[in-house]
Amino acid sequence: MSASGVRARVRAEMTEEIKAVARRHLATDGANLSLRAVARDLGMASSAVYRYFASRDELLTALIIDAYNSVGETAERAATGDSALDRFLSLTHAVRDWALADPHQWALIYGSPVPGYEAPQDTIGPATRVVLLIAAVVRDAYQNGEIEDREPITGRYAEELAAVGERFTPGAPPRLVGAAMSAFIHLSGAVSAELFGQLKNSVDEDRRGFFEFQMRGAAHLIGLR
Amino acid sequence: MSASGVRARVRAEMTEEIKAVARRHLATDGANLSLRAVARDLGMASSAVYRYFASRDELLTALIIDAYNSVGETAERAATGDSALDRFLSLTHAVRDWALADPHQWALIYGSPVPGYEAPQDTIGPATRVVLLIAAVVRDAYQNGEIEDREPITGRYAEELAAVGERFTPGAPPRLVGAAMSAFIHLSGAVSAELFGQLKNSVDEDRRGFFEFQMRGAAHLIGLR
DNA sequence: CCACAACGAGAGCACTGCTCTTGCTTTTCG
DNA sequence: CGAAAAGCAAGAGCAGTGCTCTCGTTGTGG
Repeated sequence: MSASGVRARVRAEMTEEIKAVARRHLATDGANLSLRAVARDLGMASSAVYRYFASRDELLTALIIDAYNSVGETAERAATGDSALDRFLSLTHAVRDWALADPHQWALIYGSPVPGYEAPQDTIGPATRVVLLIAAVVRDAYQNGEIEDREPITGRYAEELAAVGERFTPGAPPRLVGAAMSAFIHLSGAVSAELFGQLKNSVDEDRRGFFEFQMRGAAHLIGLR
Repeated sequence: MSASGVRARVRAEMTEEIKAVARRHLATDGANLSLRAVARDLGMASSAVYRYFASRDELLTALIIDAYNSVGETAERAATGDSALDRFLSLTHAVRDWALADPHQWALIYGSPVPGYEAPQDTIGPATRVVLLIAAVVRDAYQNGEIEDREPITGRYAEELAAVGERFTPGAPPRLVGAAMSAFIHLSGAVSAELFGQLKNSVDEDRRGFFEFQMRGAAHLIGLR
């Protein structure tokens, strides 16, 4: 009957419920969560789950997309402050806090890919939200004269960065696009290093301070002041 | 009979053989390699493998230690050059090349930890080889006057870094210890980003050039010139 | 030489992802 | 309105997994 469709709505709710339970399992079991266990938690047969997700990988893909969007929105909400530097630091701290609150979700999106899993096209859009946000902050700062002059970059990758900048952040010179990407990479590297235990026995007390030290370094490379 | 022990030698050989086959499986299946499949490849019952490794995790741990040592030795061999900057760039490129040659091995040590797997103590030593190498390069450069003066860092993490430096790289000020760690984190982040697909559709042609751009930035933050 | 420890193989348990078949319910359409 | 079609849940089943236990065999140190 209705254009919306009762069944369609029930299906959407069920899909969300499965994802919610799966996310709960993710927090304890990591990426090797069991589809059967999720089904058990929902009181349904494991085969029934396959009506909603064609495979375990597809379920993971859905969780990945949600996680990308979640961290992206968190970062966007946090990107406030008087200066571009403040906005940059604030958003990077928000990303770190998000990751600390749910390490497995971070590992799912920025950790090693699940073996035999190839990220489908649906994920690349949400995956770029954080880096695009950084690029936007940098471009705005550039247009407001908040960025120090530097000598432009050269090389083939400079052309690639110019093309990328043209597409996603028009108005920013290639050096800034590169610096923004580099800052994002440093950000993800810093969070991963902390979460995956690389800092153990080195920085155990003031990890937040050390993280900020690194992000200030990244900001300095961009030329933010 | 012999003090060395025939059986002990055979056991050591068998252990190496299992690791070799497991490494081969790692290259195709990633971290979820099957112990049974490894046993099949060796023509032995899966239960027999348990005479050599108490669990799959223990096998993975052995592979992890070997991988850490492998990338560490590769970096050490490559840390040559007239200037400290050359040595730094050379060793970071060596790490990247090592990772590109065997992405799964990189993922095993620097990717998300295998769920439910806690890194045993045996791994922390080998795990620090690369960062210690960077720290050594930086300290030598410092003592040779190859590093620009900067204002020292402050905060609680500065004390932690001072303690770490005292233990592992005596003679280097905390700021340099922090910068070295930061550079290592940027290094691992850059390699992971490239390997885990974060650069897709952005930098596809000259990834080596982009990597070097980033490492030059990291070197700049250290103060290398 | 012989008791003992190390070893390999096989069966078995509980679990996994996934498929297929069997019924039931809801929707759709002639 | 009623029949055909489509969506759905459940169960059995397959091939695979990590791991344990038992049972012969074989090499080794006292």
